[in-house]
Amino acid sequence: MPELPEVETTRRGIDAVATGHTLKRMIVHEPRMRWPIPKDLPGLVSGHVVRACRRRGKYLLIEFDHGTQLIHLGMSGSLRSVLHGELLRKHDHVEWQFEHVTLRLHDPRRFGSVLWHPINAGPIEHHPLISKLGIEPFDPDFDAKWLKKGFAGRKMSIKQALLAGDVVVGAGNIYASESLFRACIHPKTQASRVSLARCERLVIALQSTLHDALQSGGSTLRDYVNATGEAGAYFTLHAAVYERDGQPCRNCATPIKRIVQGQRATYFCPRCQKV
DNA sequence: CTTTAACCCTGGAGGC
DNA sequence: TGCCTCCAGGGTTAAA
Repeated sequence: MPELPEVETTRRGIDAVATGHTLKRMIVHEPRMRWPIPKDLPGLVSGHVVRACRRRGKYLLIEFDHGTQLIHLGMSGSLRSVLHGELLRKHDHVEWQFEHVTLRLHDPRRFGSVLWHPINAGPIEHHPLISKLGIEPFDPDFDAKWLKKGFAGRKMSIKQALLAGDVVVGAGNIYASESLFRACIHPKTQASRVSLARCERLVIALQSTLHDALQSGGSTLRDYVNATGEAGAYFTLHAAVYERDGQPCRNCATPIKRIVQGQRATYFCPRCQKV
């Protein structure tokens, strides 16, 4: 599942090959994604120069002079660059052909999306899918006070609040569990009851978890492939708790527990992590 | 306002 | 070997 490190790794990959280059042709093989890919999108962007490849949360933002393409990888999506003429694989739904290289969006589950936001519709920050996103975890303004304020009045668990992404983005299901373990916070703790000191620990934990994942190539998913087409080194994050239920905690040897919160699996150490 | 559950989809795993 | 069922998950949306 592409989380922030995977998306950032992808962004760097496509930035290197696309920015400053003319998109010769965009081809949609399968428009049925999370939302239908607009029929007129290929005609709108083909022949235009890519000005920048940015990221906001898990959204990739491909900027042109006349608008921005929003790409989300969902949970099974990947973007890779291929040489011209390489056979189309099953689930290769969209391709962007540049002069020397082609980018292909591969997404078996089709939870991903490709959308268009014209420049005359206002700044991309106002797009309904972007405007409600929380702060970037590496934004200088992101600190314990920000978390405390964001979690105020929230009766849901800290795990679910973290996952919601409207306070801070970047923690998907894997890194939410991992970050809470690093911060020694029990996932069931009510969000509003997390103290400032523990928020401070969580800030550090989240940043270090994401940083470590990014360093290892942003690879947490079995079939994750980065934007240059190299297979990522799988599970290099060396998960402390994720999918380790029943196995000994790396810190205290207590068996890791698996619970379900909001229909999602959560993993934690019942001894190291306190409410 | 906050919170919860359903939904989109396919591949993989396990049962028989 | 094959068929069936169940499950995973990001994130939006409708409903409570």
